[in-house]
Amino acid sequence: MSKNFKRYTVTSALPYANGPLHIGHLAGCYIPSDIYVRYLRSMGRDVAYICGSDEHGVAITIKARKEGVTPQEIVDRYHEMMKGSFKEFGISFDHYSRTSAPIHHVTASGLFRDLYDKGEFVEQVTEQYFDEEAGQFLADRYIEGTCPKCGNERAYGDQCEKCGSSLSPTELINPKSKLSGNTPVLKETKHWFLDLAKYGDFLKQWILFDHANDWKNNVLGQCRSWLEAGDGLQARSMTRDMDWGIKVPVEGADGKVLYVWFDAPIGYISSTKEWAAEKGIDWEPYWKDQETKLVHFIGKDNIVFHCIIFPAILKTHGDFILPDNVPANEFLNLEGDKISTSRNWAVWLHEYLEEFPDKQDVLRYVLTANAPETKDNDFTWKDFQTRNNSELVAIYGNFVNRAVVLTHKYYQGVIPQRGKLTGYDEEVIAVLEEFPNKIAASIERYRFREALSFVMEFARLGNKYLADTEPWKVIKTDEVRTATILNIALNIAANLAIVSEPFLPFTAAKLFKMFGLEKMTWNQAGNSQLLSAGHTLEEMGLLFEKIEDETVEKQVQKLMDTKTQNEAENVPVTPMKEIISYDDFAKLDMRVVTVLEAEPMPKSKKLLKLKVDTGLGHRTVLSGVAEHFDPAFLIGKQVTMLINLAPRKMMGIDSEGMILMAEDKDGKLKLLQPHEGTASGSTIS
RNA sequence: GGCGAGGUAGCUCAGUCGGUUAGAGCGCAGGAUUCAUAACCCUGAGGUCACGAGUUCAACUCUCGUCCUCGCUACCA
Repeated sequence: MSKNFKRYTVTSALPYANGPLHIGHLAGCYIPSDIYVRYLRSMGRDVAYICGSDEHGVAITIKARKEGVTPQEIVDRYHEMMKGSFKEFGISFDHYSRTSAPIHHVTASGLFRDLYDKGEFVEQVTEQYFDEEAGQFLADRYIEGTCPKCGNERAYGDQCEKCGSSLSPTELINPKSKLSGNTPVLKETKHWFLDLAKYGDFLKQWILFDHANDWKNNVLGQCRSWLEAGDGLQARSMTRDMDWGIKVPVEGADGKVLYVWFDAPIGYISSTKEWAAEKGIDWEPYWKDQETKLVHFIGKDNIVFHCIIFPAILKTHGDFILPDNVPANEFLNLEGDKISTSRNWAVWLHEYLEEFPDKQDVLRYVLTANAPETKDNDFTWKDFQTRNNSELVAIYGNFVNRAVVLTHKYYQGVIPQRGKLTGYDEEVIAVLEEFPNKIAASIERYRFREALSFVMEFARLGNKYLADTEPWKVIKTDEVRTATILNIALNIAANLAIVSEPFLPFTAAKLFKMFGLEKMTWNQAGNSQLLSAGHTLEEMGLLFEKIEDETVEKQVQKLMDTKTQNEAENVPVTPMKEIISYDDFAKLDMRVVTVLEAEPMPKSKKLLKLKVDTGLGHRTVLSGVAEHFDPAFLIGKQVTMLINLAPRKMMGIDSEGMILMAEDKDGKLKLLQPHEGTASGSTIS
């Protein structure tokens, strides 16, 4: 079933260049891909491990404006920073490029042009907001206005961050351009859409049928939800009105750039080209030869782009191979909460490197052992400490240390000669010979946490061997036997170095150095006579050291401080709205009303259906408070209501007014009630 | 509500095609040991496999329903 491939192209999602990297990035796709690639290289396979910074898109231009610098300055800053962090953590890309590179612009626009010439795009004219003063169309994020749903005055064109609803710019009340502050006007603009529905049948066959057994469940599930959605795949615009990005290479497309999700995956190809050119080899086999295995490592948020859109583009072009697998991980949480760049809820790689110098392998270990392979997982500092202390230190480090210390004690650090083997030795060696295959099989199936647990099991075997053979006792009576025991123990350690190299490259390098071995390859693993007797072990300190309570408590405290700070900063008491006249105020008819009935709205998570007595009669009001109040609690309560708001239909029912609520900083709603019983219909002024 | 992913030991998680007594690590208890970073090694306790039906000689596994968690999505007048 598993085909023999001539070469491998392995990609990791291009990180977006608008902030530093955190542990979620590493756990999501960089560590898994690095393990996979290091293993392949160790097997002697031909691999191109490709990545780069994703530098286009609106978010970057907004950040640039906020800081008063150019987008290029932003991406330059984070590109260097991310590249540096990857290097320090031993993420061994063959090439790390960036989407602002000229070769990428050429490649991406060439691909667009190719699809254009084939007539794959559907041209469509739509109305979009345009800022006349700035002379440009406004991306959704560049339009601010009042949210039609919650009244928040700072809602964006695509989303209101206050109530979380997703919007389209034309829904905003009183829209303002973020560029000039002016009211934008609607203007027609042309865009090029990729009609994904056209590829539906092919994608279904390829993903849901051909790969039903080798792709991960979570990936297949996501794809299924797109492919089998009731209304099928929707056409997606592959262009945007913006000036930051790759110019649309078509006449009449001035001021338009490629959609960031069109250009980003193509970055893998451009990066490969750049790499091949530097090496003086041909890039094409890595993307066009059927005997190349293409694997995309990503996080679950990227599934649709890598499994649906990008393959559709590649397939249409015709020359390219499609991914053999897209092993997407789920998300990593931090101490129970979602990792968030904007809320500073993260463990930043550049900070970790400073605070835990020379402990890259510890983080690599923890993030692999607890990787979100099948579901979201939680990173906690407590777990970090436990895994370091009772696994890396107590099992792995301790075993190596025992073997080395004994060798120094009895043989002045010289690897002793192996003598006659006992039956037990042979049993242990037989197990040793099995391990590399076991670990390899798990890696090939993208089950890295399982693979890593086999590595630890192997280290345990070493500890058990020493415990069972007791060289510290045997030395008193049988020096030859002791030599054999230590020779085998050291060979176990050398094998351990090989099989742990993909996971713990820094540790493996230290071991190779101690043993005076060139970097060993996977094919040599499973051999119990890797080491030549007579070689003197080089000095090597402890591989891992204990992490004290105090250290992790400090990290937890740091997060707690962030939380407190976030809360303090998030209390931005909503700024005062513009001054209005008494007449404006007098238009509002607010009353005290009594809730007569309350029941949950079927098929809705947030809405309650209320019947209230307004004094002028009974009204039905839908209120978005189902998550805050129990219906029974509301019945009989007197509350405040705006009764002359135009009715609005929601879920098929007219809501005739609006119940007023106070909302505190954590978003909790409170009723506004008269302090004593008041007649229904009493006015408020 | 729709779609997707999950719910297995105190904790973090495996469990492949339905097949004996449901596994691992950590934690806990006991034992053994002193080469080793109070580390290793051995033994043990612990489970209504979320719940309820169904299919089957046989269900953690397949089907249906219910509940809960997470993600995307819709509804806060």
